[in-house]
Amino acid sequence: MVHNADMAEEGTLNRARHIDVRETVGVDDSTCQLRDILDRVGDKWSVLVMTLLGGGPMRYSELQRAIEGISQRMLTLTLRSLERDGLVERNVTPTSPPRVDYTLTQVGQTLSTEVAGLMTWAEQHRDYVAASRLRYDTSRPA
Amino acid sequence: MVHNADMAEEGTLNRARHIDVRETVGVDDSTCQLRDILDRVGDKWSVLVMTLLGGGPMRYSELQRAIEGISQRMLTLTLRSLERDGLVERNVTPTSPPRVDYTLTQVGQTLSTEVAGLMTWAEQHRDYVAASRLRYDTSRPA
DNA sequence: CAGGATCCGCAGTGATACTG
DNA sequence: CAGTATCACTGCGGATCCTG
Repeated sequence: MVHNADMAEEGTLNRARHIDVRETVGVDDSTCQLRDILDRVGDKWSVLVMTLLGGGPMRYSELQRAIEGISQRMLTLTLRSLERDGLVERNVTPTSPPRVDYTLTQVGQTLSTEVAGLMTWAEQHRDYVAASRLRYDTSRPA
Repeated sequence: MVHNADMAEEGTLNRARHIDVRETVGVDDSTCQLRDILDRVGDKWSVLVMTLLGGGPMRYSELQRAIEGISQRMLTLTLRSLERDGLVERNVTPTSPPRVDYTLTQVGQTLSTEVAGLMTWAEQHRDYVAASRLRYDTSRPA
């Protein structure tokens, strides 16, 4: 499997992943689009960033402090990726030192809303899932 | 960082991940539960399996043929993980050779419904996202 | 302040072979 | 048929150092 040999970059976060998407079909074609946004939503920081930006624009350093645990690398990568998808907007105020604000776009807000539904689901079923796991784990040898 | 040294297994798919969840807070506490289900939904096959099972019970081999591209390993791992979370149910008919059917549980169906919302979102905004990416990619050197 | 560049470990995934 | 066991890869994400 070749995996597209001419991509020198690494850690690109959704930029050139799933080149072999056609392999994963087998149900219907809309599955591919789903994968795209599931990857978006499933990565470690995107949802967190979007949720924070839902409360209004924030600066790079504000986000970094607010999240507390994210590396500069991942914050940058996440923001770039979100910007690329048109979910957040990047605004530079060319002062010195420069000031950069990030905002949720309209479309970004709609996705954020959708994710909120998942959050609600998680709250409503957390006990059930926890109980299920406990039962499953305890009823096995090792 | 210790990473819980006493777990010998590998490829456990959500069994012992995120031991250090407390580090990732910084927003609110409900973020952790969200991560849990985002991981569930974000992995490569779970949603696909659940969607298929939404159409009724299926046998192991049926799933394998339907998905076409999944390895036995990942199908088993995915099913086990879903079963552990109480999202699918496993029913064995002890004939010879054995017959195993998988079904979505009630709770599994509710999650499936929730994910369908994301699918709708994806369809509605696929063009927008595609256009955004194109614009972003073409307006950069390399 | 807001990043870019590099190095690297490890989890998630695939391929293959074997079994009750 | 419905898995289990092993081996190998790769790319996400963290840590660290450097810059306009």
